[in-house]
Amino acid sequence: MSENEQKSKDFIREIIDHDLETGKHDHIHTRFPPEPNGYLHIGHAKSICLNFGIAEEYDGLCNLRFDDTNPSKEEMEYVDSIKEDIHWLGFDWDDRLYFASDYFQQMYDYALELVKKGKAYVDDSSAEEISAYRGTLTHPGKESPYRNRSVEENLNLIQRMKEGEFKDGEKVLRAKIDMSHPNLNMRDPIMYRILHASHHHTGDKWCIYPSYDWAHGLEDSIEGITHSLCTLEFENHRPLYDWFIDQLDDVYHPQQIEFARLNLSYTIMSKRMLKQLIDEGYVDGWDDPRLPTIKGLRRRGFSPASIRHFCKEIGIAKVNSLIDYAFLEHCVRQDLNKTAPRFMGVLRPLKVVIDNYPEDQVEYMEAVNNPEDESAGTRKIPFSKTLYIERTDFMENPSKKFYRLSLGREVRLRYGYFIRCTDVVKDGDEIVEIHCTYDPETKGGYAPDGRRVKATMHFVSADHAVDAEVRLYNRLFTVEDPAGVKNKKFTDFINSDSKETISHCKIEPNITSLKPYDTFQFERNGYFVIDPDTTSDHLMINRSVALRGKWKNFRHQQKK
RNA sequence: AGCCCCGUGGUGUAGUGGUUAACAUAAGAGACUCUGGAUCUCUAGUCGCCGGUUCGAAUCCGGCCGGGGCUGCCA
Repeated sequence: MSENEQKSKDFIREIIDHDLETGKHDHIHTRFPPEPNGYLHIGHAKSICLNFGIAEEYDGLCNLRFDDTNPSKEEMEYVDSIKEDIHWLGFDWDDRLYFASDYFQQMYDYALELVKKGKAYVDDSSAEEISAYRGTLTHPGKESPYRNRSVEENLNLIQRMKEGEFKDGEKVLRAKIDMSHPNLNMRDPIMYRILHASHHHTGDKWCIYPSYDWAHGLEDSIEGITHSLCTLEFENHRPLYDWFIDQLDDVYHPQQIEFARLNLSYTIMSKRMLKQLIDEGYVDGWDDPRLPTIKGLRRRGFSPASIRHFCKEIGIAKVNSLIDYAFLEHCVRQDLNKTAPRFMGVLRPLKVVIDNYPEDQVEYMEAVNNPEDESAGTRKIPFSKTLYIERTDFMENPSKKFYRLSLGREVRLRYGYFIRCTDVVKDGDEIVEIHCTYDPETKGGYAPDGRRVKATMHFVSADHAVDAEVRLYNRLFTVEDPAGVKNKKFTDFINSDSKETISHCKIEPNITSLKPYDTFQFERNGYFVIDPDTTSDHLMINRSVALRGKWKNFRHQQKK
């Protein structure tokens, strides 16, 4: 990867530079703190690239910390999946794998400290009562009748909460701050709730669990995080983050900095909506290639390098933005163009008979594997009397801008011969096959007399072709921001053409050397990847992204 | 309505008081080409509005307008 050293820094890196210059810090330590309640998606990738990326750039460290404070939603399965996805993206946390739940005792001790200082109290109010007392955006809240219990009583109660004397929801521990604070988060926020649930990491050791606001700053503090990076919706929580840490004696105070989360056009990022798409059968699972999940992107054939590059290029800011899906595609093409080996694959085969080519002859033509990378070498491609070309490469009545094959016209078969179409065989309106003649002098695709042809087309020898099922994927939604349309459900905008499956595609035999998740280019068609469901007798291929093409754009415009 | 955050080409990002406001992408045109790919060249397009400070404002100040977030015992 060629890094542009001159690239200007985002506001977070500027803060870090400043903190280093002023001596506030002499090292940098970040963290990626996922909650293990779902699969990672490209929005998380942005955060991962930011946190692990900063650690790399500043010669610092980045922890992986599971923020597992809610046993009712979290599972071990997600822990493993998240670790796998981070590794796949190309990042590593070495021995710094942490769980918030490992700090539960320490957090509890800190909570006792607040109770003793009169800064926290046990509230017997119901959830409904607490909500009613909170007030509204414009009106101050009311103090709970339990707010002024003595320190001794609070101490006694919180200990009994911990011992399991009370049922779920019977009591909570609250910070005593200000019920009329204009920031709702400061109106005596809940620190602990009672949850008699088994935790995937701590088992049944605890029946009270800390809330995010109470826990997160302490987690950062305990790990010595210098810069705690999170998304914009936590901005209003920062005063609380700071308040909790400031109440405690001699506790290290990390700095929380918020940035805008990633929004990508024509898709959705919310865990809830992602789950709904799967549960209701709109897609085939968490790794469906149409999904923006890391597992989906991987199965789509998007490389880790291209995703990292994407995350770097979109930048970090505080404005809510919507990134063009086309930009992601650009990043994928840019990487794959340099790295993907080329193959010939005919998606919609049209049979071609070369009338003047010897009946049983087979020639092996040399083809370059990657014109962008000489070290990729060459391979041999069979050429014979009966071939397949792309149906879209032949037009009986060519339009003025179409310069591929038609009756009487000569084109080049890539790495093969020049051929000229002499006849079209039809069954009703359907073209069954076409007949051509070849020029033996043009072997390899070169004309000794220097004559030019307008088009070069891919082909596959019929007898040597491997059959494959190819899935062509398109955007999942028909509108840029499906989740943001008023009075409509996001599912109203599902693109019914998001997946097109084509059977009996004809592929050059060399394709069998590839394994699942290997990416490659079908020349003139796009970038593809071997699907993991491929078996020895059933090759399945997914299209990652089509090649850019003026012809496709032209046709598209004509349709409109 | 209260508090907080944010407004730079279509999209995204830079620009931090001083040339013709930059880069990427998308769009259009052309060159080249054994991928209608890649590469190269060119074109069009931007500082939300109004005032103020200043010799000079995208940048500093005020007001307005617009967008987003916040009323879970979720994170």
